[in-house]
Amino acid sequence: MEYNHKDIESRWQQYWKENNTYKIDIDNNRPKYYVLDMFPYPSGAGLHVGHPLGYIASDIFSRYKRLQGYNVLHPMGYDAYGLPAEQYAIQTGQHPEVTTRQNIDRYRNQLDKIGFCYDWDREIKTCDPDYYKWTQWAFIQMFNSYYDTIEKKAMPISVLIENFKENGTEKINAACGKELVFTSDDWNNYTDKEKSDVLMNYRIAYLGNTMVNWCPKLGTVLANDEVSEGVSIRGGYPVEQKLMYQWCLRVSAYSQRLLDGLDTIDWTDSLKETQRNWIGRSEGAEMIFKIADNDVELEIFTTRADTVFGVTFMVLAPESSYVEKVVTDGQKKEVEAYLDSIKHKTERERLIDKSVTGVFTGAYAVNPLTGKNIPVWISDYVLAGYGTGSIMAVPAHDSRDYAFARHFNLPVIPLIEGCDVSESSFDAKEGKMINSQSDELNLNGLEVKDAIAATKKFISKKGIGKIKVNYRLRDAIFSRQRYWGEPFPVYYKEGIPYMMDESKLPLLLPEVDKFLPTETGEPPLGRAKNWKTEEGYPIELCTMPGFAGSSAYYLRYMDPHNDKSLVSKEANGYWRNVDLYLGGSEHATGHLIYSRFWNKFLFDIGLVCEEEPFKKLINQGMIQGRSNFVYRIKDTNTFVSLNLKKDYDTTPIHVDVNIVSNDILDLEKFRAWRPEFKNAEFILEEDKYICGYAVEKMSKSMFNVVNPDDIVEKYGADTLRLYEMFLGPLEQSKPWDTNGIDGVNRFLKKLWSLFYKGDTLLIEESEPSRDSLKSVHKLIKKVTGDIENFSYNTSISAFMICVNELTSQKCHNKAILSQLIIVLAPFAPHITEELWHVMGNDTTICDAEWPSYNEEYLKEDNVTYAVSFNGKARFNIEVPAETSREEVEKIALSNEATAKWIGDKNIRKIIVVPGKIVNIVIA
RNA sequence: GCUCGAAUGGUGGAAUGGUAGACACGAAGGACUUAAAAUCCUUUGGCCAUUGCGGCUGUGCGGGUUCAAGUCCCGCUUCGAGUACCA
Repeated sequence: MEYNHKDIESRWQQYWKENNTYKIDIDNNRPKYYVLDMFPYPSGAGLHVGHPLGYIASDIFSRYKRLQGYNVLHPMGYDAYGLPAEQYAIQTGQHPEVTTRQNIDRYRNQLDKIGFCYDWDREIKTCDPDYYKWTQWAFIQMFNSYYDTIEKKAMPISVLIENFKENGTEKINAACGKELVFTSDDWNNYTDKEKSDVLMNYRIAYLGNTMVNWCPKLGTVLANDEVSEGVSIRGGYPVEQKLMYQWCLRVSAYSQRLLDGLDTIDWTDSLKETQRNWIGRSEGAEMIFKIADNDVELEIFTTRADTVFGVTFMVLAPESSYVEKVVTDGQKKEVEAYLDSIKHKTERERLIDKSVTGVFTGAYAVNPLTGKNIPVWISDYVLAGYGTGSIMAVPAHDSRDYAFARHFNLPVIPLIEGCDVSESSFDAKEGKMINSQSDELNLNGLEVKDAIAATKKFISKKGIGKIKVNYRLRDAIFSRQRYWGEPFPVYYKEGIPYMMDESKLPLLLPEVDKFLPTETGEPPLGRAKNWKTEEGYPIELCTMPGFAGSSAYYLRYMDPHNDKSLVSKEANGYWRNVDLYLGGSEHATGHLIYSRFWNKFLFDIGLVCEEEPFKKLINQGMIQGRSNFVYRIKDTNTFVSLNLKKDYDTTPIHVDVNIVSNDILDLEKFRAWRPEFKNAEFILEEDKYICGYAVEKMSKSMFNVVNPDDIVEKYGADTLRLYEMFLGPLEQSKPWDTNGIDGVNRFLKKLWSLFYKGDTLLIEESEPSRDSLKSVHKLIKKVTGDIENFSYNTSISAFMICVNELTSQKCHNKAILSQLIIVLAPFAPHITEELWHVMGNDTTICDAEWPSYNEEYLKEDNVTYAVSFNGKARFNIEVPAETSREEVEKIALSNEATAKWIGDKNIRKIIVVPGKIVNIVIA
């Protein structure tokens, strides 16, 4: 029998399905292992060859762990809510649910062909009411909670309300939007609306007035991680800033815990670093600057408390609430003109235009250390959203302040010995302080680090400031003015939002006639008929963002059919959290932050037993496209081969990679490819047309998309799986080039021919030879180590070497070949399953046991030493394995070649590294 | 600007500080075949020698540590990723 991948693969895929081979359940007798892929958004384009890379890697690991005796949870599902389906619905009128279902079916079809060991009984879709019920449920819990900064955890909002009744805001330690002060009497006299508004300042899910990224083209707000360089990531439309009343999640309350948690998990350093930067902890001081002739106090945040003596002016953000408090009548007109000019600039224009602008308020502040009056300015280089929205400017030691000072001719006072501030500021935090002395504080001569500490101590004692930690991490905006998302379980009574009763969940997404906003500018849900509670109260019109459904999905896989709880105590207690999570690094500051936040919240309310959701995380690299080009001579229909194009004036044109082989163009297929090339003429080199190539993103417009279905059809799923892993290290980005695939396909054919010659089965059961034992144990050792390190590419090399060795040994021994295919099974499940049964086994190969290797078989009789002179190896000597160092040294010196290399020079030293090298150091 | 990562043949890529280029693709030559496909064998970093089995050189650049550096340290160059008026 020849190796027939089509027959083998379809037969075993059918078998696994019919026999529920990969269905798993809680088993307290076996240790658990949870392997998870980031679930895909089912786009209309289907999978290309880059998508399965991570799925294959995790599938290999799952199968390996299963062979080692673990009870492996390895599920798959779909992140089914999202903008593309809705955009498509707006254009075509097709319900997003219909297109989403079609896309999911297509994905499933493509995935099934690759032979994954998913337990499909646990499949989840975020748009499924049985699933989003629990997304809505979690939102209600967040609404009913606040974050206690002493307990450092989420607590019931009722605890806070009790406190307000008794003590007002005294003794309150709660994360909040702004510091409120009121007494218990105040609280008890508040109206319901006022109470609701106050509580919004503390709830973890709250309604707030926030500056949002508004995308007019998409008609919705976007989270910071959905925007890049002033345009939306999906669609690339311009984004502007707008103040809106929106649902938000108080993610910022968890900043420190999100930071601390990073030290407890096994992620790559670069990913942790990205999250640390995103959280952006900075230690500094908050300080008060009084305004002269006015009782306004400006609060500022700085990390450079040491530089107060160099503060020569203050700057307010244009949106700062201080602005109207300090502006003098004389400057009012100018300030208004400036604020107006800023308002007309979009965020994008503000980002691109880095020219220095600003206006003087007319007011002066008093430097608390020098007592001097300094002018207060307004400029858009100060951000309202960070710190207090106002800064003390130290032009000598901050480049932005420096640029501003030079532009408006404000004084610059250097504070560090020997620094030159004539051309630019000196931003480094090093050197000795100068010019920093008052009656009460002297920093002169101190190192910057010590000066910061000394100043902090001084201002705290004097009561003009305090030590403060700031985080860059913002609260997540949770409202989207869109249709295709989870509805909020919220209704409004007299302008006050209320949560629906949990027994009413899920709140189903209603039907609408169109997927566009209403004429009055309401979100699409404004079109839904009877979008009211039974009592007739209106329901929230926004839906939740994409990250809502993906934040806790990994928990649902543990217990996907539970209708009493998101996850049962029992299931969560057994599966706990994800042992290995695989996905792209593009989720570093989105999903992976929100998911950690969401999980910590669920941990706080006692639903889950682990604080971190993903113990180990691997980012698989991107598969890039490898595009091919032809070169058309300008204004002709003649194409010139790559190496001759320098003689002509040519335009490069992308050509479909599927009609190019090893960069040689198939001329007939090219002429048939598109009508305009029907009469194309070619200038060839050596009778061939050589195409140019470039590595680019894999996309339709570059004609470099390779479909996994085509590869499976031609070579089989096992070949595809092996080749994807053979391309290079898992975490590295690399271009897809189908040309190398014959190598791994040949390997499988060679493996097959160890079992079959024609129709004859070659397997025999004699005593295995020493050589074959050595080959296969070497393999087991290598592959076991490689899988643990995700070095799948080198494992596959090891398989090739082993099969070549066994072939030349003419080894058809059953025991040896059994071990070989068990080790290969995670990589190539179909062919190994077939061969496993050919050898007479009744069970499936994934119930076999991962073999251990025996060092005895790996020992060599003889060891080769490289003899080197001053580190440069010259020749080899072979000695019995147990030869002592002294003996090896003696043998090396007595070799006739040694004398030639030493000549008349003296030997200074001889170094013998066991099993490796004899280095003779000569003068 | 800041942070992180990378740089090795024609290509993808191997190398616990110990003979650089494993494995694979491609290419060249050969065997089998009427022929092709498939399969198998040989060669394949560069330069020189190739009637001699050898020599020189070589991991982005410049230094350093070491008996020994692709690997460790210092300083650059280039590319990639992330992030950015974050005070």
